[in-house]
Parts: sequence; C-alpha cells; structure tokens
Amino acid sequence: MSNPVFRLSRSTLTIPTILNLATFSPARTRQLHAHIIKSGLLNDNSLSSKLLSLYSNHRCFAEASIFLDSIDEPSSSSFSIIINALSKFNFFNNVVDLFRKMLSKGVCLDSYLLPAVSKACAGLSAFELGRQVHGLAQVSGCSLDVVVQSSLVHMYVKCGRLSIARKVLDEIPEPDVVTFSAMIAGYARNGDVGMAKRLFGDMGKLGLEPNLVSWNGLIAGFNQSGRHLEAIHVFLDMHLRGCQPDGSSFSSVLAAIADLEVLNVGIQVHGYVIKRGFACDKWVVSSLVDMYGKYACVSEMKQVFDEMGCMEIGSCNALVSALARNGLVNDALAMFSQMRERKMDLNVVSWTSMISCCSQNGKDVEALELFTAMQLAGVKPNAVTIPCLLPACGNIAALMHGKAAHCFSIRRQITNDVFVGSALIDMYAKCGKIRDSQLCFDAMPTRNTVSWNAVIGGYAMHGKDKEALEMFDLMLKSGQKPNFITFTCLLSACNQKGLVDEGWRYFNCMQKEHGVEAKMEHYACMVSLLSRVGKLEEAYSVIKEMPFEPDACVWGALLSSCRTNKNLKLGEIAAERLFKLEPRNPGNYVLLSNIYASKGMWGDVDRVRDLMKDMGLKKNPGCSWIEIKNKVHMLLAGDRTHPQMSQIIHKMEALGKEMRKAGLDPKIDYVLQDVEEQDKEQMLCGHSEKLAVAFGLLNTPAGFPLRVIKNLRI
DNA sequence: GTAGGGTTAG
Repeated sequence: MSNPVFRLSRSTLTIPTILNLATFSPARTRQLHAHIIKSGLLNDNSLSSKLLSLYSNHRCFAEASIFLDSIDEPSSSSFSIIINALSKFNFFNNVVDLFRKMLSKGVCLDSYLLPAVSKACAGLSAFELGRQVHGLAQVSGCSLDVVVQSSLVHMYVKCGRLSIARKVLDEIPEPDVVTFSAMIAGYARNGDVGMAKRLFGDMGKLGLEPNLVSWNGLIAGFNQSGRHLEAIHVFLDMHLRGCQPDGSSFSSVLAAIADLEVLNVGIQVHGYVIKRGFACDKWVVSSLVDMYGKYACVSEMKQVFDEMGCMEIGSCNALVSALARNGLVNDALAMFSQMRERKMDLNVVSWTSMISCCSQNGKDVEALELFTAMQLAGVKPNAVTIPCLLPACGNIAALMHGKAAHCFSIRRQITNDVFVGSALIDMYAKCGKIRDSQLCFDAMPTRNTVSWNAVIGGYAMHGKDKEALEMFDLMLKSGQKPNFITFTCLLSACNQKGLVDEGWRYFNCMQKEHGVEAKMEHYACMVSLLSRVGKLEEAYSVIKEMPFEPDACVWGALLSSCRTNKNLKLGEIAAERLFKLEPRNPGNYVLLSNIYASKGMWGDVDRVRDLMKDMGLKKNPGCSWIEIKNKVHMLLAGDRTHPQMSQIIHKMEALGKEMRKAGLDPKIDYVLQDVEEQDKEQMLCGHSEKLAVAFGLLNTPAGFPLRVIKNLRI
C-alpha cells in the first residue's frame, strides 16, 4: 500500500502513537487531516493541536485555517499555535487578522499568544494597535506575566515610544534580563547609548547578570551611534567578564572597527572569529567583507567571501558595495548580475547599493534603469534609495525622473529625511530648477551641512553669487558649521563673477575662523578667479606657493585664461605641465595652439598639431560644437533671453546624432526629453551646466569652474 | 507553547 495514512488506519497503530511521530511531511499532514475527518475526531483537542502545529510548522497556513474553521469551539490555544507560527515566520499582517478573528468569536485571551501579537505590532510599527493589545492584556489579567510585559516593552521600543516602554519596564515587579535587553537595545537603536549603558549598569545592581544578548545590544548601540571605540571596549569588557562572543557580537564589533583606523585590531578579531568557529556566519562574513573593503584590502575581502562557500544575500550585498567602494565598478555590476541570474531574493539594500554604485561612477542611465527594475521586482525603495538615485537624475539633467523620485518621496512620506531633502535640493539645482531647489530647502524641518552646501552650491552653479553668499551668512547664523565643500561652493561663486576681494576673504578666513584646511579645489578656484580678471602673475604665485603639487584643474584654469589674455610665457608653462598630467586631453593642445595663433606664430601652431597627431588625438568631436560652447557660456554668464534658443536646440539635436555616430554618448535624449515637456527657453537657461556636461565641456580647461563643481559630491 | 541582540545601501 502506498498511502501511509491508509496503511496506518489499517494497522495496529493508535492515535497517540501517531502523535508521537516526530516529523510529518505536508502531504502526510494532509492525509492525517483526512483521517481525522473520516474518523470523526475533529474535536479531539490534543489531536487538533498536533495537526495545527504540523501545518503551521510547514507554513501551510491556508490548510491550518481551514481546519481551525472546522472545529466547533476552537480554544485560545488552537489560535495560539497558528498565531505563534505566523509571528515566527514574520507574517505580521496575518497575525493581526487572525487575532481579530479570534476576538470576534469571543475566544478568551491567554498569555501564550499575546507576545506573538505584540511582536507583530512591533514588526508593523503599529503603535495604535499595539496600545490596544496592551489594553486587552491589562483587562484580561495577562499583563502580570513577565513574558507578556517584555513583549510589550519591545513593541513600544520598535514603535519608537521609548518613554512608554520605559514606564512599562519600571512597573514590572520582577523584570528579567530579557526585559532589560529589549530596553537597552531600544535606547541603543535610537541613539541614546548613554541611557543604554546606564540601564545596563542598573541591571547589575538588581543582581541580574548580563547575558550575551544584553552585551550585544550594547555593542551594537555604540556602533550605531558612531561611538566605535567604545563599542570595541564593551566587546573587550564582555570577553574579560567571561562572556564569549557570538556572531552578533562579532558582526557589530567588526563594523565598529571598519570605521576606525585600526586594521591590526580587525585582523586580530578576524583570528578570534576563526578560532570561535564563526568564519561562515553570514552576519560575520558581511561585516568582515565590509571591513576589509573599507581598508582597501581587496584580496582579503574576496577571500573571506569565497571561504564562506555560499551565496547569501547580506554578504553578497556587502561584497557588491565593497567592490564599488574600491573602484571595481564592473566587478560589482558582474556580481549583481550573477545575483539576479541566480534568482536570489534581492532586497532593498541590494538594489540601493547598485544604484549608488552606478550614480557615483558615471553610469547615470543605468542607475535610472535599475530604479525601474527594482520596482518591477516588487522591492520598495526607501529613504536611502532616493538620495542614491537623485544624483543620477541631476548628473544628466533628467528632470522628469527627478520629479518622479520627488513624488515618490512625498507618497512614502520621507521628504523630511535630511538626506532625501538635501539630495532633492541638489537635483533641482542641477536640473536648472533653482527655485524648486530653494523650496525644498525651505521645506526641510531639519538641516545639516550637506543641505546648506547643496543650496549654496546650487546658487554658485547658476552664477547667483549674491544668493550663495547670503545663504552662507544664514548658515553661520543658524549655527551650522561649514566644511571644505561649503568653501569650494563659495569660492566658485566668487570665481564666476570675478569677485577677487570676496574670494580672498573667504580663502583667508576658512582656516583661521572655521578650521577648514585649503584643498586643491580651493586653490583651483583662486587661480581661476585671479587669472579670470587678468591677474595672471598673482595666480601663478598662488600656484607656486601651494603646499602640494597642483593638479590639472589648477593648471587648466591658468592656461584657459592665458589664452584669453594672450599670455604666451605662462601659457607655455601651464601647457607643459598639462601635457604631462593630461596627455590625452585635446583641449589642452587646442588652447596652446590658439595662443600661438593669436600671436601669428604659425610654426608653433603646426608643432602643437603634430604633437596631437603623434598622440593619436583629434580635436574634440565635431568641432562645430565650439560654437555651441560659446553660447552655453553666454547662458552661464546669465543671458536668459538668448534670441536663438530654438536654433540652439536644433543644433544640439544634430550634434547629438553626430556624437552618437562617433561612438560617443552625449546623453542628449535625457536632456531633450525634459526640454520637450517644458518651456524650452526656460529649461535651456537652467540647463547650461547640464549642456556643458552633455557636450563634454567639463573635460576642457574652458569648462572651469563647472569642472570643479561637477567633481564635488555635495 | 509565549519575550530580547547583529551585517551590507546615503
């Protein structure tokens, strides 16, 4: 006989023997179900409990529910079995539904199912619902149970209501180490690691010995609050007090180590990980991969990942971002495709990491495509995804996509997030919508340095020096500290308008008054500013006095102005440096030959052209775009009423085709897509910087200062 | 039979 139940029913086996069978497959469970119906044993309590457990453990909740419905008067323990299993598998909505159904049937509460319901409310962050459950627990008398109390503390913590959670904790006559751990983790997660530490101490005073989970909560708390060194100290303390770390302790402490300059400590902990047998723990591997990635130990991070011997989503995500962080963009993309091919369950972190990798490495169109693919895959973007995506919209002036992301943020109610807000400011500014940019800034409930930099940088980018400088004053008044990016934006604004005095003022005060060291970008701005107003010798002195070697940006600024001012002596010096630093940039050769041409030195013009030929370089694709470049520059200078706007657009289209033929990607479709739908003139004015990007102007010295701003990650 | 902790994306 192939049917086991049939065989059972015919055999001498009794029902109690069946119940003792350790495991039943789902199919066998269904057969048992049929057997129970056939034998009329539906209301046998122990049998029905066994069947419900079997179904629930196999996640056959539909069958469990059908069986529950067939019982005449189901007890709270019958509901409890399914509710606990649903909660264990994180089916929180179903927990709530079944709990409601149970109440509607008038079944009494018991303290075995309340923690699961409370956990579901915690998982759903359903504060109101959780409060009602708390009320029911009090009415039914279940709230005296320490397990129920602990679950309520956890629920309030997860809903972000720390003071209520603490009140519940304080009212428990005999809280145990689990209750304390929930509260400690709550304080830790919400950034109040001081309270977490105090409570940890209180627990000791009550004679409760902290266990592994409480130590881990504290380590994670210090790590998440950015107090990395203290996280390491707690880890050592725990070890000294005889509590041996587990995967959770290791993953937190390694994350802390990753953000400090202590690679040797990391290597020692890695040794400890191996010794304790956690080298294949998925959490630990993720942290190790991330740590080695942050220390640029590429082979180590790959080795740790490979030695785990399986593809697990968390560690794969860690590897993707570690590869991206180390500039191995193609490897990161390959890894991500492999994850997709293997049909791994990609989560929001997987998609967000990849979007971030693309938007930071010039793969803007790919970033936008990934955002669409992510949603098609049913993964909801969150408050981290949006700030990763928006720079891609800004980089190619894809205003429609940026707006869509903005609308998405409004629907998801994440516009109050400081990262989302700052990224929106930056995106609108880069798409030419400086007013929208300001509106987003105004709407922010809290701002940080990044938000101020975004709005100041936006005005600087649009040549609105007054507004940029005004915003800086407001920034100082608000008490927000400026950083090196703030000063780059300010100097860039001064540079565009030739404000030499203001430029020097900011340059001199940044170190003295604000403790910000002058970097390459600041020197580049000063050199550009001075040479722009014809003070070439002064600019050259600044270069000579720089405390580090000037880069191509600095020399490019000088060369560009030497052409305008027909200064051969300094032009040759700058060009010589540039030919070494950027031998393959045709713009440098063109500029020098222009200076020679302006002086009628045709022999030297030929010499530079031969130099270009030797390098296998052509002039920038389709030299007719020099014409466009001038017009774009006119727009940059603030000419908002150019009479030939529609011709410029046609020219852009033609150039786009030409560039594409030459195998170049002008990304013009994205620019034009927006232009089509908006008032063209209005858009084009705002798009001046984007046009410069689209046509590769930033790769020529003439593209300064856009080049400086573009390279900034606000 | 019920409760607590972790990593990777800005």
